[in-house]
Amino acid sequence: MMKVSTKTEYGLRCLLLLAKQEVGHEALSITQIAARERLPKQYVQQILMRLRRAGLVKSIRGTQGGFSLAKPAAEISIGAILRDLEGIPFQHTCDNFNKKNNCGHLSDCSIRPVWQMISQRLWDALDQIYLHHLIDDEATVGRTLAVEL
Amino acid sequence: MMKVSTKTEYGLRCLLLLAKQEVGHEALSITQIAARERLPKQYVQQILMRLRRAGLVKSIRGTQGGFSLAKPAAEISIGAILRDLEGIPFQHTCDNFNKKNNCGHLSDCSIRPVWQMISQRLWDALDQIYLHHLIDDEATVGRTLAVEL
DNA sequence: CGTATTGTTGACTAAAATAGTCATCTATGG
DNA sequence: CCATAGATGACTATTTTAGTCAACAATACG
Repeated sequence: MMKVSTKTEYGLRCLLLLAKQEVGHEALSITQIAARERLPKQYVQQILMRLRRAGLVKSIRGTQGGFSLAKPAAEISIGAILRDLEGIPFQHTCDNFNKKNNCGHLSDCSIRPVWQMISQRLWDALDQIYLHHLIDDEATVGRTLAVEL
Repeated sequence: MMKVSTKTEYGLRCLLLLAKQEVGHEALSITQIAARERLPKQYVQQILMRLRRAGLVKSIRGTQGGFSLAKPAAEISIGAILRDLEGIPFQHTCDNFNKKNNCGHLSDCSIRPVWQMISQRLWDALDQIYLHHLIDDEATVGRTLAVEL
């Protein structure tokens, strides 16, 4: 449970790299991004495609093409990124068990509120952190998040 | 990410069943527990063994044997249960990437505080919910958790 | 024009984690 | 002593994750 996949970790790192690019700078190519973050190029490609469909990055084709953020870093929340790359957690727990017909607590399950509660708390927090909060050194970001939330 | 495994879901349900047993009642056998919760018997066994080693339930062997809570339901936190059945989330994210040597942000990673923050929030919440909070109908438990946290 | 460069698509494979089973053993009450 | 129930460890099947491959499409530049 609650293990972050490489897809999310890599995706977040790529987005952060793009966020650190100066405004007006050319887009970064997949090759550049993968090299700078030391990640498998084709996997990065897959992830960026996904982020593009989610409207988080935009791309330009052809020579001199590449990727850049679709919106200012101050408008891209970590919650939005995680919702795209990880999907919604806890949400499906009861549904899955229902489908398999192996839950005897369909109508009244006192465990369900636990998942709902922690899910809500988690997203409340993640939706308040934006990419631009992370454009700083680790210690500073740590302090920012502690204050922010 | 953050998908609850059947191990956790089942384990929690078994514990809740045991918590609902009247004090002084005999222990419930694996067969009884599995039947009541409509779960695979041998899987339930595996889970209960794990919970026993973690000191959350105790067992009696032989005829008339079975399982019961090792402590009062008011002293068993959901956090403790999840730590046993799911392990600690987020914790290993960076470690894993370090081992594979594919993270270029070992010494200074501004993403790390995000995982640390949500991990802490999650456990803070889970450690405040106890098994006895869940011995009620869904609506009531929902209200209890909203007040409690 | 045409070709090198870069993104786009969808299917594919390998490895790891999850979900669950099996066989064999030990203890206890009747 | 035997039926009942827990104890142990290895095993298998399924699903998810992680990552690759091949063929295509657009664009800049000479």
